Amino acid sequence: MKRQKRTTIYDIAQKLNIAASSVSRALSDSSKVNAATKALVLKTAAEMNYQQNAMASNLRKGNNPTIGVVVPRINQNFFSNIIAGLEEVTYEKGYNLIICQSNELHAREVDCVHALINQHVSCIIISIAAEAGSHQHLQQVLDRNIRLIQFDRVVDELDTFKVINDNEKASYDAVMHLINQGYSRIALLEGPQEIDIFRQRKEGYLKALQKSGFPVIEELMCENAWTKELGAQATTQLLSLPEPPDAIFASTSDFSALGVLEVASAKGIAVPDALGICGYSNEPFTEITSPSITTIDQFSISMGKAIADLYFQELESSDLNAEPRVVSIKPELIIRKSTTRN
Amino acid sequence: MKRQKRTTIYDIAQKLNIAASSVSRALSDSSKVNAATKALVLKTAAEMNYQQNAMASNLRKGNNPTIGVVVPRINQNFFSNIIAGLEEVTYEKGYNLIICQSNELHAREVDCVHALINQHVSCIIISIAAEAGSHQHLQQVLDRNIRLIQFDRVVDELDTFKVINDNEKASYDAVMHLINQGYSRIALLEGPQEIDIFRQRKEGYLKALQKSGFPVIEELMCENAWTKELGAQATTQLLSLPEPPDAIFASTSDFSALGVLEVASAKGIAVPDALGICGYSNEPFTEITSPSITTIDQFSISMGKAIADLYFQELESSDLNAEPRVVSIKPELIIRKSTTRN
DNA sequence: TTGTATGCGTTATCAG
DNA sequence: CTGATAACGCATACAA
Repeated sequence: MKRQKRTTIYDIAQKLNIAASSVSRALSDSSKVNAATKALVLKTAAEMNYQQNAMASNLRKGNNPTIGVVVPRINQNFFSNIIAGLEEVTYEKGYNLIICQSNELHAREVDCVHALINQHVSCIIISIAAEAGSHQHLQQVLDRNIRLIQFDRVVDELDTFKVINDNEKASYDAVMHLINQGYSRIALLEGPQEIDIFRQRKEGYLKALQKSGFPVIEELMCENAWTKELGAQATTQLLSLPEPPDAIFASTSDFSALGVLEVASAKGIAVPDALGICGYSNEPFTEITSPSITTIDQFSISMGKAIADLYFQELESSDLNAEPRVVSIKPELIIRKSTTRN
Repeated sequence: MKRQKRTTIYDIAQKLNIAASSVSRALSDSSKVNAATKALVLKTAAEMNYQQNAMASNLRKGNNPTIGVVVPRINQNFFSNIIAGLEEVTYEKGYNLIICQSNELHAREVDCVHALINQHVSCIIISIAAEAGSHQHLQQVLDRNIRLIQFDRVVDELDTFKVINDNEKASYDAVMHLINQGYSRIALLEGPQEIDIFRQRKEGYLKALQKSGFPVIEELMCENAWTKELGAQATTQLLSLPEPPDAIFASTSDFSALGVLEVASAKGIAVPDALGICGYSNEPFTEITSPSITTIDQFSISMGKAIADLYFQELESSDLNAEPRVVSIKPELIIRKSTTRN
């Protein structure tokens, strides 16, 4: 298998007996090039199967139209939708997308960020790992004048663009809805409070209770009920209380809510009449459980697009004084049968 | 906002009053470099916050440790799992992953492939778009000596590495299972027959019928029942036949199977007693419908890993005479309630 | 409009 | 072991 050298602009310059720079100009559609020679170059380039070497071009131009993305897990509905949304707009702009996953590990996140810095990407888009750690690596990104956009799980202190959901509002809306449906002992399944989004969701829950004059009951708030299993476990505990809740808001995820539903079904507890259930994320399956699960849609695909738009807008405005902006996307409560009493 | 020049090996060479080439050697951990100077270089490099410019390095070395991936849709369980699996092993090897989605469009797929060729990636991993078209772009990849690995939906004629599921076997197993459960009029929801995987699944269906001495009934085979909606539509038709089927194998996807289930439920048809249902892909939701849906697991994450392994194995063996290999992964039938009569 | 020369940041080759 | 120099492929400032 012979390693066949790829044709360069020199090859085609030689063949045409013109200078390489002319070929370069013709290829880049420069205005200062004869239409005839341009056509000729384009034609022979096609014949010779020429494909530009992006590494050389980008090196020379000193910029790389590539965006690096770091997410905790690629194969999670929310994140894969974000990536799909990003790709949608970066494709239009002719940008490439380099994807890394941190697997929720800090050390790995740092690695990924360094790799992206090496690649001289124009922008890094990141949702930080659950595992805590320093933010040096992110500061390094900023120090090198690489755009940094945080989304969903963000480090507040860092002065960067941020695209987030209004978790507090969404959470507030969900609990108010439960209250309006006549539920009065509403339990909360919370996520790790080191992560801002989970703190915000709890805040929304507390505010809704307060607003409605309901007491905050410690024993109705369960920490770290993140997964389906943990959700189920927490539910078992909650339902065995002397005064069990009549609704459970699984603020962590729909998977957690699913755990709730399964335990309730197993115990023969009627949902939504005896127990209301609300999840978070609008995973596809929430629509098809029985009963279907009320949840919160985060518009993940649009969010991905919004993130990319933010980058390109700022790039094109070239307003160097632009303040780092925070875009808040309002999630929407999707009311389904698991909370609809009639 | 001042554009702060990034430190290069020259900067650190100057500071240390040594040659840039020595810095390069020290950084790349070359054997022919004094331990003392190496340590010194490493130290100052860290101090000066040096990060290598991968574009320059790769250009010079003439290779780019990056793998390009083209999938129809990033945010589809199967594909995002594949990508996660790929990332798992490419990360270990220090490779980057550039992701593109064709959106099932041929023209866009061609675009993506060209972009990847420009990037001088070492390998392109692709699952082709549903929309038919020429395979010139793939041939171009091969012409440039870039490794090409096809997976799942592959172009048979092209002499490349392939990682596929044994769709025929899986399909055969599923139908045999239905027959063993006592179903005797088994309908098939098929996908576009231009795509090999759907042809193979149909083949498995036909073989199972033949093997068991059942007749092939044309009116029980529905074309293009790909989505949930189309699956539902096909089911409505099937169930209104004079002699309706007593089982439906949605070979296209679990979404299609879900459509079947919804129609059956709406019509009050008992699943699995009056109607057996089997899907394809083992989407997460199949576990939680009622009844849960029998389906086929494709081990997508392991498949992603297998694909990457294939590349690196071939790379490391550097056996230039290696025949393009085909790796077939055996999917597994997951038997659930929708086909379990007792 | 076209050609010449130079540099982007590295690494590899050659002397020393 | 180290330093000077060329080259990777392209784009641009400048000269013609």
